Amino acid sequence: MSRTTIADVAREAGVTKATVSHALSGNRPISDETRAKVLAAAAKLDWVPSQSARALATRRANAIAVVLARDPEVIANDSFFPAFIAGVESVLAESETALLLQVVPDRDAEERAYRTLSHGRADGALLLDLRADDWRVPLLDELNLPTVLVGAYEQPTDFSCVRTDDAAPVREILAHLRAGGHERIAHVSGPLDYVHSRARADAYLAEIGSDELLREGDFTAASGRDLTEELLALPERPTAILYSNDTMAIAGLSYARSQGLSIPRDLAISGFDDDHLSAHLSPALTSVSSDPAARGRAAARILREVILGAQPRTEFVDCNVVHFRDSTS
Amino acid sequence: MSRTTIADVAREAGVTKATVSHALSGNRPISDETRAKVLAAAAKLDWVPSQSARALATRRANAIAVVLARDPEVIANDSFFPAFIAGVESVLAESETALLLQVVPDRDAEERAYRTLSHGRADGALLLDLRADDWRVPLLDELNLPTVLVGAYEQPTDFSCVRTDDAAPVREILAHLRAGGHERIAHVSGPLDYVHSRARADAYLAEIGSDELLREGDFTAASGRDLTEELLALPERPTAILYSNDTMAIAGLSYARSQGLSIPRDLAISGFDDDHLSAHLSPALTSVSSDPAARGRAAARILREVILGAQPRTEFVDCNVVHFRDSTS
DNA sequence: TTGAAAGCGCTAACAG
DNA sequence: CTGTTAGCGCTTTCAA
Repeated sequence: MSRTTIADVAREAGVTKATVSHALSGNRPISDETRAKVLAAAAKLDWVPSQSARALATRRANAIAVVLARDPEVIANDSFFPAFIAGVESVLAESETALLLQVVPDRDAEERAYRTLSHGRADGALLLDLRADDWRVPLLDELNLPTVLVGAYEQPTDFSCVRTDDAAPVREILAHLRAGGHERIAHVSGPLDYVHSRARADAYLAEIGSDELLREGDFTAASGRDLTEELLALPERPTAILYSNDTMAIAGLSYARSQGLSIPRDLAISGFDDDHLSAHLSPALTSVSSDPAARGRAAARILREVILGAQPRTEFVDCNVVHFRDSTS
Repeated sequence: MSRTTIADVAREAGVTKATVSHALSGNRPISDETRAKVLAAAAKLDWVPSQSARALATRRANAIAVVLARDPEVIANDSFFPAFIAGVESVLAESETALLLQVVPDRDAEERAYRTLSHGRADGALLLDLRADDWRVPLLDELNLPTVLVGAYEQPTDFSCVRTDDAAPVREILAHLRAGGHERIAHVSGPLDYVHSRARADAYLAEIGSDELLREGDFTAASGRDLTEELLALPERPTAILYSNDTMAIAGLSYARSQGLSIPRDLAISGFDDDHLSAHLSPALTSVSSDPAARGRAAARILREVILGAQPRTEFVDCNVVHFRDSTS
């Protein structure tokens, strides 16, 4: 809010605005003496360059955006997001880049958000919660906004991606369960239009060969409970359930127990995402940790490169680790 | 990134830039006919005003900032933050205001962040994780950046606040425990320079009258475990422990159990913040929910008013609700 | 009700 | 190595 501008600093230092600008940016050779004068003047006047003026002149906002079209309740209960953001920030901090966060209620608002964002608010975007044939991909292409897709996006695309392999941990858990003698293994997935839910469900289907025991949930505790109820009511009920996140798994575990089942004796349960509390449940919950911070760092790094003109590239972050705990022992 | 500017729209509509500007802002009377022409031209050219140009001209960034100086691990395990942000966003969305999030590693970086922010990046800030005599308060005052303090800040201040009463739920839990026959009740607090940790600890001290069983933790699972170990090793060990967050409570619960104690028979445990999984533990964890989304909404609303020139004001959000569950039954 | 013109504070050619 | 001069794309007086 202070009214000191680059002109004041220039006057104080006895040089021109251009010199002040370059003394700070290093965009052209400056004598040590002049630079010292400029820095002294800037310090004396407590001057910080105006970001909005700079943004207008350079056509660069020095900010990147994440737009979330999720229900606030889902955001609040999601263990992926905060860690991911923390990872993103750790990279952005190095380059004075800010993170613009926007939570929107519906698709219209989301589209508007991207349009505004691309006009002087942000230099790039990170796309989360990808869906098959995601409509945002062509939109961002049209807007010409550098973008990194985070997730298991499989359509051919010219965008950069940070990919993970969600199928491997599913196979690993299934193998473990089968080795333990389980034959009827169910899967409670997330919404199947999300690519990560889909990848997990597909891995399940490929191994099990039937969708008889597949149920599509929505990552909320309520859906975990309801679908567990449905599965346990089957004439021949499953002896193990693999959930696509920990929230649903824990809701399912609670329900099963309320019906007098013992975990894991009567029902083995595994989650996904490894919420930080899951290891402390009893029985401790088998789950898959995925180092969201590492994915955030990778995404931010790639986006920064692309903004600076690099070619899009895909990075594979193999961070999924299955933690076998008592709930499947 | 599109190169269409207000000049293109003006030309297309056969008017001047000023008219286009006013047709959209409504800042001066415009004939319906002209407005229609302008809107049509804007739609046809797919024009969105440049935020950076607008920010420079109006000296308003249309963004507010939240700066977090927390360890990424703590952010990832915190249930307050995402819900708070969701609440903030629900208010910002109405006014095309963006949220700028910055995670910084240390105090220097934090101070720099606020200085830059106040120069054309943000119109205001929300202050979280307040400490007694918080150094950021005078800084933001000096920077003249509208600010809302979120928490139980008790120093006299001219800033706006969103306050809660953290003492009441502590008293309520202690009363409940005493009614259940507990006489040696311990408290594992958060860092005592945080005002919310302090408020809880003070309420505990006022009720119990001694700090013999008070231990200062840091909200991490590790500190919950270690301090529980310390308390349980006392010659006359406590029969109940009140933790200042759920993460520490659950780590403590795990440890106590590993020592052969039964919860709540041998040791009653209560947490704070009501993580979404806490109700699903067994035993379910007694905790205090505090509706972070409501506090986010209140903070964003007040900040918006103050940015628009309103006088600072303090709002009391009484949202703390104790959920008594099996861990203290 | 509209037009013309002067900035907002910075960067980036272009000269020197 | 440094100064001059135009803008960046908007908003907002001041006139008409």
